[in-house]
Amino acid sequence: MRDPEATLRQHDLPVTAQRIAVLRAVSGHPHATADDLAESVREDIGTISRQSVYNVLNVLTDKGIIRRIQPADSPARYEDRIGDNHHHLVCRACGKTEDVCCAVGEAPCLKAHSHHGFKIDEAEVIYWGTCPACQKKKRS
Amino acid sequence: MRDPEATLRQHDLPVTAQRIAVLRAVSGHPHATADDLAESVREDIGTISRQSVYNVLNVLTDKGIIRRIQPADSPARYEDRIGDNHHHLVCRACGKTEDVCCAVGEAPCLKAHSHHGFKIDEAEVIYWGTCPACQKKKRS
DNA sequence: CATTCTTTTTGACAAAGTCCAAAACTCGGT
DNA sequence: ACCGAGTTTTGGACTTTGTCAAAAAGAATG
Repeated sequence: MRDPEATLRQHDLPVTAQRIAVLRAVSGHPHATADDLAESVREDIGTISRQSVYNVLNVLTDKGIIRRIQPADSPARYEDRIGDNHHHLVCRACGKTEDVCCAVGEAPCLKAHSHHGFKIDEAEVIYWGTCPACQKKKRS
Repeated sequence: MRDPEATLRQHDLPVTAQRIAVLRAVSGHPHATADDLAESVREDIGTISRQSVYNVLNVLTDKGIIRRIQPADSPARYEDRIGDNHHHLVCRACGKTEDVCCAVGEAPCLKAHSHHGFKIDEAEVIYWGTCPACQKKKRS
């Protein structure tokens, strides 16, 4: 995120210290949970309420400024990288999340299944596995 | 599910009325939530505790007899159909879930991304959209 | 049938998030 | 620079989904 303040103004959002700090936190800690982000923000500007973190994250998500990902058995995580159609690789053991470029180009299967009458707007892919650290732990 | 009782025995699970009823409920109500299933089971055998529903669902999931799917913003849902590599189509508005055959054959991208050092064991795909009923509701 | 081991039940608890009303702040006009 | 209107932020209570633990009840083996 180049300039959090400018980003907020571009979207007609009042600029507050909390919003700037949350944006910076999301930018600096990809795939962090709301709690992690609250912690970062507190280190940054001293204090913020839990509710405000949720408010800000919800507004930013609604406006499409950040993306929320919600793997099973994990609290929601947030990221900065949007619009590049990448997917995620999640460790079953520790929740570590990594980005994976979409190998197949632009949202491959979006149109293939337009039966059922659903209007599909996103194809979400999550690769489940075990991260290197947890593989090591399990062996020992 | 042909014969719930036989299925339980095959997996060395003691046969109880609750387990049989939960299996039947999952079979008869694909993509139902734990609460929905508890309700079905109660209509079937009269009464069951909330905890037992969770116990049974967890055991059955661990044994691979049923599958748990956990879309964002929705409680876990359970289904009977396993081992045929199908994916899901979820309505953002009402949570309605449908099966979608995997168009691309056997777990297409599983090997493509074996970098990162992760040991990947599953590629989960969820198509997000709006079901016909909710499209109609939104328009009116 | 009786014993043993597993399940079921009951009730408390935990995590993640939302709802609500009051206080504080931002923005735009003057 | 200030004021007023409308948003945000805060703090606290609450909801939902699910788990933990101990006691009571049930299934399976000999």
